Amino acid sequence: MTTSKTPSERRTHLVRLAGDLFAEQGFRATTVRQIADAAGILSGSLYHHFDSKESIGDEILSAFLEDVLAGYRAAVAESDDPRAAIERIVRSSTATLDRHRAALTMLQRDWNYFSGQPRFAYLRTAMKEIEQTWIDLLERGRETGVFRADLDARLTYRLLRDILWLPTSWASSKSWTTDQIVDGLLRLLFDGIKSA
Amino acid sequence: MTTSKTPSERRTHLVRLAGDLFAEQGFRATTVRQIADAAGILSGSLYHHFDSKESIGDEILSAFLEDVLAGYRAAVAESDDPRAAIERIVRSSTATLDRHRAALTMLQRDWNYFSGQPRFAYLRTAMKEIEQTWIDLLERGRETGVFRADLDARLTYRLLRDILWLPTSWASSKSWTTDQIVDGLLRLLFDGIKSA
Amino acid sequence: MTTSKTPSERRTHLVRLAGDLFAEQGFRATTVRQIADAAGILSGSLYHHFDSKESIGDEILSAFLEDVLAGYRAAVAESDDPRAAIERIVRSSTATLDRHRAALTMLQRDWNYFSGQPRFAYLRTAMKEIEQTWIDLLERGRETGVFRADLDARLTYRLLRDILWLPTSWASSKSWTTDQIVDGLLRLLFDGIKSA
Amino acid sequence: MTTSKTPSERRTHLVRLAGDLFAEQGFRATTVRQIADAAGILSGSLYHHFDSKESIGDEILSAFLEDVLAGYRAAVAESDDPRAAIERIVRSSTATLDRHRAALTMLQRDWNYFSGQPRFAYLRTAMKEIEQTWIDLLERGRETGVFRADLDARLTYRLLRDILWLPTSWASSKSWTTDQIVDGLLRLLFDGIKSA
DNA sequence: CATGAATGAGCGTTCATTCAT
DNA sequence: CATGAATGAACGCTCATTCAT
Repeated sequence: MTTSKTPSERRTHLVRLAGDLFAEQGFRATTVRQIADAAGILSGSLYHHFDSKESIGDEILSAFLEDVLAGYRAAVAESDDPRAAIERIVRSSTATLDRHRAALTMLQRDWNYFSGQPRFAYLRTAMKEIEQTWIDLLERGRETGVFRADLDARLTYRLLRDILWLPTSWASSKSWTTDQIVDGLLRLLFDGIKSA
Repeated sequence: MTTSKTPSERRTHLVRLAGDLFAEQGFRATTVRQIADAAGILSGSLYHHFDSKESIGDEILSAFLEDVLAGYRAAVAESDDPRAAIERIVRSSTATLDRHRAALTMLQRDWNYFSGQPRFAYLRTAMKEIEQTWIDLLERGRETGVFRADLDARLTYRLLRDILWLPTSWASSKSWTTDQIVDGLLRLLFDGIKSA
Repeated sequence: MTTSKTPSERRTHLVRLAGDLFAEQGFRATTVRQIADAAGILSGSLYHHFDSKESIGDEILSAFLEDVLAGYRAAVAESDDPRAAIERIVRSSTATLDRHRAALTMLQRDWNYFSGQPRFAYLRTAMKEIEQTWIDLLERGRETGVFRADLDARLTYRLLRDILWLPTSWASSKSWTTDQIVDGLLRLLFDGIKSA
Repeated sequence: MTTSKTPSERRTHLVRLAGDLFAEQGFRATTVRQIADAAGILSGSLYHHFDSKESIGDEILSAFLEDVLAGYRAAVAESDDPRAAIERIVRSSTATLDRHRAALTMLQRDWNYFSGQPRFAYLRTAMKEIEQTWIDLLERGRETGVFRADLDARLTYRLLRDILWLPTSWASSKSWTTDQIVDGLLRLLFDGIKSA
C-alpha cells in the first residue's frame, strides 16, 4: 500500500500536463519550460521521459487520431443508414472532444507545423480517411434521398468537420455542457435554425 | 514628379505583405525577417515604418474590425427582419473574408496572445458588440416565430460566428468560390442538410 | 580614410578568431560562446554573419582543401619526377600548415563528426584525390627505381600524409621554424636516421 | 558457487567497453550514456563502479603509461646499443598499440582536456620520461656515429613519438597487420624511401 | 530610408552527476 | 547493484528590437 505511481503513470501525468498547456496555448506557443514548471521539475528533466517536445505532441496526436478513427469506423459499421452514422459520429466526436482538447487545438493552431514533418505523415493519412468517410456518407445520403439533392458533399464535409471541432477552443468556460453543444450542433446540422 | 510611391503607399504595401504571411502562418509563427524578406529589405529596416511587429498586427486587426462592425451595423439598420439581417451579415462577412484573411487567421490562431494585451483591448470590445448583435437578432427571430422556439441564442451565436470565419483557413485551395461557400453556409444554416 | 573594415573583413576576422580556437581546442570542443567572447560580442550575434557553427567550420575546411589540392596538382604538373613532386608536396604542405592550423586540427580531432555529414561530403572526395596522388607518385617512383622495390605504396601514403600533418598540433611552441621541421621531415623521409 | 563474475571482473569489463568507445570517438565525444548502453545498464548505474567519467579515463590512461614506461625501461636496460633499443621500443610500442587503442586516441584527441587537470599530472611526468629516453638514445646514437651527425634529437623525437602512435587512429580497417605496419615504420625510419 | 552590426532574452536540447527506492 | 527520477549548467540557435552610419 504505497502512494507511489507506477513508472508509466509518471509519464502519462506529464503528457496530461503538457496537453493542458497545448490545449490552452497551442503546441508551438508552449515552451518545454512551461511544461516542466507545471510538473515542478527542470526543463532538462523532461528529457528523461521524452526524447523531444515533438514526441509529446506525437503521443497526444496519435492517441487522438486512433480514437477518432475507431469512432468513425464503428459508426459506419454499426449504423443502418447515413443519417444514423452521421449522428453517431457527431455524438462520439463530442465525447472525444473533452479527452482530446489538446490534440484538437494542435490540429487547429499548429497544423502547418506538424503537417510539414515526415514524422507526422500519419496526420495526413488519418485526415484523408476522415474526409473519405464523410464524403461517402453524405453522397450515399444524397443518393438515397435522405439529404438534399444539391448538397456539395466535399464542401459540406469541410464545414462539418471543422464545425464539429470548433467548440474545443471555447476554453473551459463551462457555459454549456457537451450534451448541450452536441444537441445544438445536431439541430443546426439537420434542421437549420428556421422554425419548422 | 517621380514614379516612387508616396510614403503611405509603401507602408500599406508592407502591411499587405505582412498580412499575407500572417494569413498563411498566423501572427506569432511569422517572423519579422520573413516580412522583410518578402519586401526585399532587411528586418531592421521595417522599424522605420512600424515601431513593432505588434503595430502591424494592430493595423490589420483594427481595420478588419471596423469593417466588420460597419457591416453588422448596416445590416441591422437596413434590414426589415432578423432573418434578412442575418442573411445580410453572412453575405457581407464572406465579402470581408477575402480582404481580411490575415485578421481572421490571427483571431483564430493568436487570440490568446492578443487578447491578453491592453493594447488590443478593443478586440474584446468589438467582439462583445458582434456577440450582442447576433444574440439580439436570434432572440428577436425566435420571439417573432421566424426561428425555432428552442433555439439557444448564445450557443447558436458562438457556433455561427466561428463557422462564418472558418473558411478563411482553408488556404487558397480555390476549390470553391466564396459565393459557393456562402451559399453552402446559408443552406446549412437555414435548412440543415435534410431533404425537404 | 576611415578605420572601419569593409563588410567582408568583419566576417573574415570572425572566421580567423574561430579558427584560432578550433586550432587549439578542436571544433566540437569550441563553443560558439567562446568564439563570440573572443570577438567581444554575444553568441547570438554570430548568427548575423553565419547561419551555423558548422558553416564556419565549412568555410575553414573548404578553404584549406582547395589550397592543398591546388598545391598537389601544381606539384604533380610541374615536377619532372616523383621524387621532385613529393619534395614539392612536402615543402608546400608545410607552408600551408601555418595558414591552416585550424583545418588540420579539425581534420585530426573531429573527422568522425564531419565525415558523417552530407554537407561535408567534399572532405571524403578531397581525401580520395590526395590519396590517389600519393599512391601514383610512390608507385611511379618505385617502378622507375627511385624508391625501394618493396615499398608498400598505400601504407607509406598513410604514414606520410599523417606525418606531414602532425606538426600542426605541436602548439605554437615555436621550438622549431617550419623550415627546420620540413627539413627534418625530408631527411627522415628520404634518408632515415641512419648515418650514411 | 555461482557463475556471476567477481566485482573486479565486472569493473574491468566496463572499462573495456568504455575504452572501445573512447578509441573510436575520443573521450569527450563519448557520453556516459553510450558506455552504459554498451553495458546494458542505465547511465546512473555506472556510478556504482566509478565515481566519475574521468576516473574511467584515469584507469585507462595510467594502465597504458605504466605499460609503455615499463617497455621503454626494459628496452633501454636490455639493449646493447641505441639502434637496438630504438628498434625494440618501436616493436614493443606496436604491441601495446592494440591493447591500448583507447589511451592513444585519448592522448591524441583529448590531450588538452586531460593535461590541464591536476588529477592527470602524471601524464606530463610520464611524457617527460618518454621524451628523455628518446633524446638520450638519439644523442648517444649520434655520438657513437650510428645516426646522422646533423640529427636534431628533440625534433626527431617529436616526429617519431607521434608517428609511432599514428596508426592507432586508422580504425580497425584491417588493411594491414600490426607487423606490416611496424616493418613499414622501421624501414621508413632507418632507411627512408629511397632505393639503396 | 536602408544597412549592417549588435543586443538580450529565451528556446529546445544534452550531459555528467546524484540519490531515494 | 541497479533503477528511475531528477539536477544544473551549458549548448547551438532564434528572434524582436535598437542604432550608428
